[in-house]
Amino acid sequence: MESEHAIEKLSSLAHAGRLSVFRLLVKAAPDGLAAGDIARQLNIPPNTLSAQLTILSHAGLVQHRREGRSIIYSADTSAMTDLILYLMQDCCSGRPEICEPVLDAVNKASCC
Amino acid sequence: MESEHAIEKLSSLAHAGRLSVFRLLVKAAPDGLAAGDIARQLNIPPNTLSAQLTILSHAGLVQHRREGRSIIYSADTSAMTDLILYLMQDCCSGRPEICEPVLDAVNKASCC
DNA sequence: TCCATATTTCACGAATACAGGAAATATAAA
DNA sequence: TTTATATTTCCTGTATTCGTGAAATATGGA
Repeated sequence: MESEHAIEKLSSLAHAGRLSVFRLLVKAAPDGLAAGDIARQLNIPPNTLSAQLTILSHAGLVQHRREGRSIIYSADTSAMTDLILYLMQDCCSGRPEICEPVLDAVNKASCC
Repeated sequence: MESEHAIEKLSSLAHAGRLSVFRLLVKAAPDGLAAGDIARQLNIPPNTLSAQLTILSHAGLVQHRREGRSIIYSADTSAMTDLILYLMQDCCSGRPEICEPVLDAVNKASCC
Protein backbone atom coordinates (compact mmCIF):
# COMPACT_ATOMS: atom_id res chain seq x y z
CA MET A 1 0.00 0.00 0.00
CA GLU A 2 1.09 3.55 -0.72
CA SER A 3 1.54 6.06 2.05
CA GLU A 4 -1.20 8.30 0.59
CA HIS A 5 -3.73 5.49 0.77
CA ALA A 6 -2.70 4.57 4.30
CA ILE A 7 -3.14 8.19 5.37
CA GLU A 8 -6.58 8.33 3.77
CA LYS A 9 -7.64 5.14 5.57
CA LEU A 10 -6.21 6.36 8.88
CA SER A 11 -7.90 9.76 8.67
CA SER A 12 -11.17 8.12 7.67
CA LEU A 13 -11.05 6.05 10.85
CA ALA A 14 -9.80 8.91 13.04
CA HIS A 15 -13.27 10.23 13.74
CA ALA A 16 -15.71 9.04 16.40
CA GLY A 17 -18.70 8.69 14.09
CA ARG A 18 -16.88 7.07 11.20
CA LEU A 19 -14.98 4.67 13.49
CA SER A 20 -18.26 3.52 15.07
CA VAL A 21 -19.78 3.07 11.61
CA PHE A 22 -16.82 1.03 10.41
CA ARG A 23 -16.78 -1.16 13.49
CA LEU A 24 -20.51 -1.77 13.17
CA LEU A 25 -19.99 -2.83 9.55
CA VAL A 26 -17.07 -5.07 10.50
CA LYS A 27 -19.33 -6.85 12.97
CA ALA A 28 -22.01 -7.11 10.30
CA ALA A 29 -19.58 -8.44 7.69
CA PRO A 30 -19.90 -9.80 5.12
CA ASP A 31 -23.61 -9.06 4.72
CA GLY A 32 -23.56 -5.36 5.49
CA LEU A 33 -26.31 -2.99 6.59
CA ALA A 34 -28.60 -0.48 4.88
CA ALA A 35 -27.63 3.16 5.39
CA GLY A 36 -30.89 3.78 7.21
CA ASP A 37 -30.25 0.90 9.63
CA ILE A 38 -26.81 2.29 10.43
CA ALA A 39 -28.29 5.74 10.99
CA ARG A 40 -30.91 4.36 13.37
CA GLN A 41 -28.54 2.08 15.31
CA LEU A 42 -25.95 4.83 15.82
CA ASN A 43 -28.42 7.71 16.04
CA ILE A 44 -26.75 9.76 13.30
CA PRO A 45 -28.76 12.10 10.97
CA PRO A 46 -29.06 10.56 7.48
CA ASN A 47 -27.21 13.31 5.64
CA THR A 48 -24.41 13.34 8.19
CA LEU A 49 -24.10 9.57 7.93
CA SER A 50 -24.10 9.77 4.15
CA ALA A 51 -21.12 12.13 4.24
CA GLN A 52 -19.31 9.77 6.62
CA LEU A 53 -20.02 6.74 4.43
CA THR A 54 -18.76 8.61 1.38
CA ILE A 55 -15.46 9.26 3.15
CA LEU A 56 -15.10 5.62 4.29
CA SER A 57 -16.03 4.46 0.81
CA HIS A 58 -13.55 6.74 -0.94
CA ALA A 59 -10.84 5.41 1.39
CA GLY A 60 -11.73 1.88 0.24
CA LEU A 61 -12.79 0.72 3.70
CA VAL A 62 -16.43 0.05 2.78
CA GLN A 63 -18.29 -1.05 -0.33
CA HIS A 64 -21.92 -0.47 -1.25
CA ARG A 65 -24.64 -1.95 -3.44
CA ARG A 66 -28.24 -0.99 -4.08
CA GLU A 67 -31.08 -3.27 -2.98
CA GLY A 68 -34.45 -1.83 -3.86
CA ARG A 69 -34.74 1.58 -2.23
CA SER A 70 -31.93 0.83 0.20
CA ILE A 71 -28.20 1.07 -0.24
CA ILE A 72 -26.34 -1.67 1.61
CA TYR A 73 -22.91 -0.81 2.99
CA SER A 74 -20.38 -3.47 3.98
CA ALA A 75 -16.85 -3.39 5.38
CA ASP A 76 -13.97 -4.34 3.10
CA THR A 77 -11.98 -6.54 5.48
CA SER A 78 -9.11 -6.92 3.02
CA ALA A 79 -8.61 -3.15 3.11
CA MET A 80 -8.39 -3.38 6.88
CA THR A 81 -5.83 -6.16 6.52
CA ASP A 82 -3.78 -4.03 4.13
CA LEU A 83 -3.76 -1.15 6.59
CA ILE A 84 -2.67 -3.39 9.46
CA LEU A 85 0.11 -4.86 7.32
CA TYR A 86 1.23 -1.36 6.37
CA LEU A 87 1.45 -0.36 10.04
CA MET A 88 3.43 -3.51 10.86
CA GLN A 89 5.74 -3.21 7.85
CA ASP A 90 9.44 -2.88 8.73
CA CYS A 91 8.45 -3.20 12.37
CA CYS A 92 11.59 -4.98 13.35
CA SER A 93 14.22 -4.30 10.66
CA GLY A 94 16.39 -7.31 11.41
CA ARG A 95 15.38 -7.72 15.02
CA PRO A 96 12.57 -10.31 15.23
CA GLU A 97 12.61 -10.20 19.02
CA ILE A 98 10.92 -6.77 18.86
CA CYS A 99 8.21 -7.75 16.43
CA GLU A 100 7.27 -11.16 17.82
CA PRO A 101 5.22 -9.81 20.74
CA VAL A 102 3.06 -7.99 18.20
CA LEU A 103 2.36 -11.19 16.27
CA ASP A 104 1.77 -13.13 19.48
CA ALA A 105 -0.77 -10.59 20.68
CA VAL A 106 -2.59 -10.56 17.36
CA ASN A 107 -2.77 -14.36 17.26
CA LYS A 108 -3.97 -14.60 20.85
CA ALA A 109 -6.66 -11.97 20.34
CA SER A 110 -10.10 -13.21 21.30
CA CYS A 111 -11.15 -12.44 17.75
CA CYS A 112 -11.09 -16.00 16.34
CA MET B 1 -8.32 0.32 24.50
CA GLU B 2 -10.96 3.04 24.60
CA SER B 3 -12.37 4.52 21.45
CA GLU B 4 -11.03 7.99 22.34
CA HIS B 5 -7.49 6.67 22.57
CA ALA B 6 -7.82 4.76 19.31
CA ILE B 7 -9.05 7.92 17.59
CA GLU B 8 -6.14 9.92 18.99
CA LYS B 9 -3.66 7.30 17.75
CA LEU B 10 -5.33 7.09 14.34
CA SER B 11 -5.40 10.86 13.85
CA SER B 12 -1.80 11.14 14.99
CA LEU B 13 -0.81 8.72 12.24
CA ALA B 14 -3.14 10.23 9.63
CA HIS B 15 -0.62 12.87 8.56
CA ALA B 16 2.21 12.45 6.05
CA GLY B 17 4.92 13.94 8.26
CA ARG B 18 3.92 12.20 11.46
CA LEU B 19 3.43 8.83 9.73
CA SER B 20 6.93 9.04 8.24
CA VAL B 21 8.34 9.98 11.65
CA PHE B 22 6.57 7.07 13.32
CA ARG B 23 7.69 4.58 10.70
CA LEU B 24 11.27 5.80 10.97
CA LEU B 25 11.13 5.31 14.72
CA VAL B 26 9.59 1.85 14.33
CA LYS B 27 12.53 0.88 12.13
CA ALA B 28 14.94 2.37 14.67
CA ALA B 29 13.26 0.59 17.60
CA PRO B 30 14.04 0.01 20.36
CA ASP B 31 17.01 2.42 20.45
CA GLY B 32 15.29 5.48 19.02
CA LEU B 33 16.71 8.61 17.37
CA ALA B 34 17.51 12.14 18.49
CA ALA B 35 14.99 14.76 17.37
CA GLY B 36 17.70 16.48 15.31
CA ASP B 37 18.54 13.23 13.50
CA ILE B 38 14.89 12.72 12.61
CA ALA B 39 14.63 16.30 11.35
CA ARG B 40 17.70 15.86 9.15
CA GLN B 41 16.72 12.45 7.77
CA LEU B 42 13.18 13.54 6.89
CA ASN B 43 14.06 17.16 6.03
CA ILE B 44 11.54 18.66 8.44
CA PRO B 45 12.17 22.05 10.19
CA PRO B 46 13.00 21.47 13.89
CA ASN B 47 10.04 23.37 15.28
CA THR B 48 7.60 21.67 12.92
CA LEU B 49 9.03 18.28 13.89
CA SER B 50 8.80 19.15 17.56
CA ALA B 51 5.08 19.82 17.20
CA GLN B 52 4.63 16.51 15.36
CA LEU B 53 6.56 14.59 18.02
CA THR B 54 4.46 16.20 20.74
CA ILE B 55 1.31 14.93 19.04
CA LEU B 56 2.69 11.39 18.59
CA SER B 57 3.91 11.42 22.17
CA HIS B 58 0.59 12.59 23.59
CA ALA B 59 -1.12 9.77 21.66
CA GLY B 60 1.25 7.32 23.40
CA LEU B 61 2.86 6.15 20.17
CA VAL B 62 6.35 7.41 21.03
CA GLN B 63 8.38 7.87 24.19
CA HIS B 64 11.31 10.20 24.83
CA ARG B 65 14.30 10.58 27.11
CA ARG B 66 17.04 13.16 27.41
CA GLU B 67 20.65 12.26 26.62
CA GLY B 68 22.93 15.23 27.07
CA ARG B 69 21.74 18.00 24.81
CA SER B 70 19.66 15.64 22.68
CA ILE B 71 16.22 14.22 23.26
CA ILE B 72 15.89 10.66 22.02
CA TYR B 73 12.52 9.58 20.68
CA SER B 74 11.53 5.94 20.31
CA ALA B 75 8.42 4.13 19.07
CA ASP B 76 6.20 2.41 21.62
CA THR B 77 5.56 -0.83 19.78
CA SER B 78 3.08 -2.04 22.40
CA ALA B 79 0.90 1.01 21.64
CA MET B 80 0.98 0.01 17.98
CA THR B 81 -0.05 -3.53 18.96
CA ASP B 82 -2.94 -2.18 21.02
CA LEU B 83 -4.17 -0.14 18.07
CA ILE B 84 -3.98 -3.12 15.71
CA LEU B 85 -5.87 -5.27 18.20
CA TYR B 86 -8.52 -2.57 18.54
CA LEU B 87 -9.00 -2.47 14.78
CA MET B 88 -9.28 -6.27 14.65
CA GLN B 89 -11.61 -6.52 17.64
CA ASP B 90 -15.00 -8.06 16.88
CA CYS B 91 -13.81 -8.58 13.31
CA CYS B 92 -15.73 -11.76 12.83
CA SER B 93 -18.52 -11.86 15.44
CA GLY B 94 -19.04 -15.61 15.35
CA ARG B 95 -17.77 -16.16 11.81
CA PRO B 96 -14.08 -17.17 11.97
CA GLU B 97 -13.97 -17.76 8.22
CA ILE B 98 -14.07 -13.99 7.69
CA CYS B 99 -11.33 -13.14 10.16
CA GLU B 100 -8.88 -15.93 9.40
CA PRO B 101 -7.54 -14.36 6.19
CA VAL B 102 -6.57 -11.30 8.24
CA LEU B 103 -4.59 -13.41 10.70
CA ASP B 104 -3.00 -15.41 7.90
CA ALA B 105 -1.87 -12.25 6.13
CA VAL B 106 -0.42 -10.80 9.31
CA ASN B 107 1.48 -13.98 10.09
CA LYS B 108 2.83 -14.29 6.58
CA ALA B 109 3.98 -10.65 6.47
CA SER B 110 7.65 -10.29 5.60
CA CYS B 111 8.09 -8.54 8.90
CA CYS B 112 9.64 -11.41 10.89
C1' DT C 1 -49.37 9.42 -12.36
C1' DC C 2 -48.90 10.64 -7.49
C1' DC C 3 -47.01 9.73 -3.15
C1' DA C 4 -44.02 7.76 0.45
C1' DT C 5 -39.55 6.04 1.53
C1' DA C 6 -34.44 5.99 1.21
C1' DT C 7 -30.45 8.36 0.40
C1' DT C 8 -27.53 11.85 -1.50
C1' DT C 9 -25.97 16.52 -2.89
C1' DC C 10 -25.41 21.39 -2.14
C1' DA C 11 -24.10 25.31 0.50
C1' DC C 12 -22.06 27.62 4.31
C1' DG C 13 -20.75 29.11 9.02
C1' DA C 14 -18.08 27.22 12.92
C1' DA C 15 -14.42 24.72 14.63
C1' DT C 16 -10.01 22.63 14.15
C1' DA C 17 -5.48 21.54 12.24
C1' DC C 18 -1.47 23.15 10.04
C1' DA C 19 3.38 25.14 9.04
C1' DG C 20 6.93 27.67 10.32
C1' DG C 21 9.22 32.50 11.86
C1' DA C 22 10.84 34.36 16.03
C1' DA C 23 11.96 33.95 20.68
C1' DA C 24 12.79 31.15 24.78
C1' DT C 25 14.80 27.23 27.34
C1' DA C 26 18.21 23.58 28.46
C1' DT C 27 22.63 21.51 28.26
C1' DA C 28 27.52 21.25 27.52
C1' DA C 29 31.94 23.04 26.23
C1' DA C 30 35.48 26.68 26.17
C1' DT D 1 30.75 33.37 32.20
C1' DT D 2 30.34 33.28 27.41
C1' DT D 3 29.23 30.73 23.38
C1' DA D 4 27.41 26.99 20.59
C1' DT D 5 24.19 23.30 20.07
C1' DA D 6 19.62 21.04 20.60
C1' DT D 7 14.97 21.47 21.18
C1' DT D 8 10.71 23.58 22.49
C1' DT D 9 7.16 27.23 22.99
C1' DC D 10 4.61 31.08 21.30
C1' DC D 11 2.16 33.17 17.78
C1' DT D 12 -0.57 33.89 13.60
C1' DG D 13 -2.37 33.60 8.94
C1' DT D 14 -4.14 29.93 6.16
C1' DA D 15 -6.25 25.68 4.95
C1' DT D 16 -9.10 21.91 6.06
C1' DT D 17 -12.69 19.46 8.30
C1' DC D 18 -17.13 19.28 10.29
C1' DG D 19 -22.30 19.10 10.87
C1' DT D 20 -26.55 19.92 9.10
C1' DG D 21 -30.75 22.57 6.89
C1' DA D 22 -32.75 22.53 2.60
C1' DA D 23 -33.28 20.74 -1.81
C1' DA D 24 -32.58 17.10 -5.15
C1' DT D 25 -32.50 12.27 -6.78
C1' DA D 26 -33.87 7.33 -6.98
C1' DT D 27 -36.95 3.54 -6.23
C1' DG D 28 -41.25 1.11 -5.40
C1' DG D 29 -46.13 1.00 -4.40
C1' DA D 30 -51.02 2.63 -4.85
